[in-house]
Amino acid sequence: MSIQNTAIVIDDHPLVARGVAAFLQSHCAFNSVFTADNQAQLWQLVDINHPPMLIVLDFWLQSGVSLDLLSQIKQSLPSTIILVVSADDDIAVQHKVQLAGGHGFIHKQANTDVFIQAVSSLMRHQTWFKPSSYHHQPKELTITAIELGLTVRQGEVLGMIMQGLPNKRIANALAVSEQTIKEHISGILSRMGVKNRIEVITKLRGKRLE
Amino acid sequence: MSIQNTAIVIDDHPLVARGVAAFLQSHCAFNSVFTADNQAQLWQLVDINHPPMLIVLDFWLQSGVSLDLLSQIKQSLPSTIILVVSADDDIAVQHKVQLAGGHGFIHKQANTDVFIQAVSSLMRHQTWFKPSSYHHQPKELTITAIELGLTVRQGEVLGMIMQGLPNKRIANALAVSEQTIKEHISGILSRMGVKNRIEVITKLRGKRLE
DNA sequence: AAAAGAATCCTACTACGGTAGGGTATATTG
DNA sequence: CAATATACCCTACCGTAGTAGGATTCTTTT
Repeated sequence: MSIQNTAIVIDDHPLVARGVAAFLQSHCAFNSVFTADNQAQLWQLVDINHPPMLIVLDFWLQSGVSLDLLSQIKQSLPSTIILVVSADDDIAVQHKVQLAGGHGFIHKQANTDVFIQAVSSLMRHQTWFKPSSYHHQPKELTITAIELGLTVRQGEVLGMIMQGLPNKRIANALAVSEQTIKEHISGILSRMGVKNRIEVITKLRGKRLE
Repeated sequence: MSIQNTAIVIDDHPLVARGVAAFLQSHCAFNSVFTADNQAQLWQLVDINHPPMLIVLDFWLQSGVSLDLLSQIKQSLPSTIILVVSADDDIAVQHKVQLAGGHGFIHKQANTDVFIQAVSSLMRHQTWFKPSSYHHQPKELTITAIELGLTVRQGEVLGMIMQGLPNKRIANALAVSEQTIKEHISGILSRMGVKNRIEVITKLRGKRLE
């Protein structure tokens, strides 16, 4: 028994939460929208008010807690619609959300009108899982060469670049000429939109390949 | 000649930008707040409207573009107040912002009332730089230039190397000749026992410099 | 069968990174 | 005072990285 036109936004960035809440009220015809920074606040809100129609859940990866929370919400508030918002636009994340029982998934990079569309779809009890319509700049900890639009060979070379190996050693390891490596690298650079291997390394800092 | 009560929010997440904008209007007494996803949109806005009273700038690190943009804004719109918002709670970032001429710095994790305080301080032409009141986990993943046996200047250069900047830009940023940078780098390399900057970057992978 | 893509090779060229070997100025320290 | 360290400047040199414009083979797609 959820109350129409009530929503809760949960995000560990209070400012963002408040912002999204304001947006929901002004553009998506929600009467009352509450915000929560963490799980405790969420359950508190649910206790004192009634179960909301919609929960907008920020998928924050660092603790990996989001999927657990999602399951808990599914169990405690079976009639509440759950929209997951993520800064990561990895398809894998979206898939996990879908498996865990989320009703919709949207990127933070998405346009506001996409957001409005998603919410209105959800309100009609439809789901919202789009195949990553936005510029594909995956930010998860692991990344595959294919996701970057690279060939298999380029992927191998990229791995060695990220290990800091110079062309000569890469060529040696793959038993081809140094020039061939250079050409693979040229392909990688133009595909990734950078100028040199150093930009590749810094761009992929903190990520692991394949 | 900035117009009172006008602000621009620039953030590469449109939803967040709109959210913050809505928040500024409802809680900080701004009449009109515009949003921009990128630099081009910002300059476009500035062209067709008048210079804003306040710019809220998201500090997105990946391209290291923010500090450049900050400088450009300082130059083009000297009377506009600049508040930088960052997801990183690194003191070094805050310091850089201060050096680059920002008027205030605040974490995305900060509470909304802190945000309101910051904005109202800035509107009174005071600055807002707090010593990271938030959970400051001093990781062992951070490393200082002194620990590496480097001089202060070498430390600065190392920081820029780790950001992936080429010598020319480092020289420009520090206002010295490119050759001087090369010599600092030679010092860094021999001290760290590596052959080139790429080995430096991969050797310090996962660590952060202070 | 023809076209397209991927991997391999080549030469030649440019630009950047780094070393070597000079020099000057300043501040700190023995 | 002399010595040391740091930061800054210069020219010259060399090696690596990356681009450009060729070419060959093989596989996959049309």
